[in-house]
Amino acid sequence: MSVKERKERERAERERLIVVTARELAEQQGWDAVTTRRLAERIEYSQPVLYSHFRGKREIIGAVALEGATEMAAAVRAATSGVDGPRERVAALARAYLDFAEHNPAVYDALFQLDGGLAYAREDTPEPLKDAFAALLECLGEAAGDGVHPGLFTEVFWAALHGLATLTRAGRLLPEDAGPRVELLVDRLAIV
Amino acid sequence: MSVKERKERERAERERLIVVTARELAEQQGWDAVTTRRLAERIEYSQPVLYSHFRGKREIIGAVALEGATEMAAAVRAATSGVDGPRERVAALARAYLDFAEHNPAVYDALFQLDGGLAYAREDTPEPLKDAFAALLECLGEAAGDGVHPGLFTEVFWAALHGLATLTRAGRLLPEDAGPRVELLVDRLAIV
DNA sequence: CTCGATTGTCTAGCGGTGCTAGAATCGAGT
DNA sequence: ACTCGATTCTAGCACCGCTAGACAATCGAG
Repeated sequence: MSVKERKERERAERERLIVVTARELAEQQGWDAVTTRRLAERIEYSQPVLYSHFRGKREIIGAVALEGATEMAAAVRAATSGVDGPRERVAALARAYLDFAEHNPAVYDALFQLDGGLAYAREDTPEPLKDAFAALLECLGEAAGDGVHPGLFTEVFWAALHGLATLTRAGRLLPEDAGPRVELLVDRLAIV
Repeated sequence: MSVKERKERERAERERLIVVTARELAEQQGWDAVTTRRLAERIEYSQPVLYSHFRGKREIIGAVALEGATEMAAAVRAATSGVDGPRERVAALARAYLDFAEHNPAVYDALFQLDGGLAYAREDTPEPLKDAFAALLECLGEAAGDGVHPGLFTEVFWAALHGLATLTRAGRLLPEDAGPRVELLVDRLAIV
């Protein structure tokens, strides 16, 4: 049996290698540069090997997205856990979210811009995605204000952060005023 | 001279045809389906003709974006002009913006998601883009509140709308609660 | 009215893409 | 040592954005 186990282990390792390499390449040169040929060359296998792990490029993006969701959830929780006062917690969350988007643009795109073939906002949504939203909800729920559904408030706050993140990165907003924008957003949206 | 003029006119007409056809095709089947071959076939010319009008696909996207910016500015102004009360004006603007994004997804992508080779938020930004932002500013400026720069407020409000529009269309937010989300956003962000 | 130059458009093709059929190779179990 | 199934590769498909060079149509000068 141990032969079979070894093979399975090696196979899992190679799958990790694919995802890690795809992410690396995407962060270095953008998702457009992540072609099946380049990716295959980097992992030192031929193209068809990729298709024995994933249905296609889309699923590879999806795998990077799931990895990113877990990290983002952790980053948000880490940034908010030790902060005193709900207002400052919300501000810390906002900064952590935008930091994540800025420093992991490819992962952020995989999560929220590209089609990774994942189900969102549904019953069968993968656990990491649900948990990422839960991480936002944990902190933002307490700033929703009376009579406002925490989930709804979280969605709106999240959308605002997403808008700031994407418009800034796409050159539609200048990065200079990023700080004041976040302050304004937190001051107005969060009820503390 | 009239021969030359006729030629110039015909050339301009063909350029319009390219832009209109590209937009049509993008709205029908998405930007991925707008290939130079398909576009050329639809306008009943060969591929290279496209390159005598535009440097490449990117510039065609840019042309659609400029057209969209003008329309969006008009839509926003039309939706807000006859509305009484600043709060309701802002709400009308928000609804008009999201309506535009929903009903012209390809144009919206050309404007704010794709690379059309246009300069944003700069001195040499094309006039239609400046004017679209100006249309938002005209209405949102009066809801910025004391001591808050109208431009900054407009950017934040715009980013929030952009987040709602894109996350909804990408399936990350369910469209059911779109109404309450907008209400919440307006109530919290706008000071009236 | 003819003829060279200019302009405009086309055909054909380059190197790239995601993806796959079928050949070739490897290795585990007899 | 050999067989046979699993694994991996080579080679290829149809498509992409884009362009060089051939060809046809038009214009202006003689």
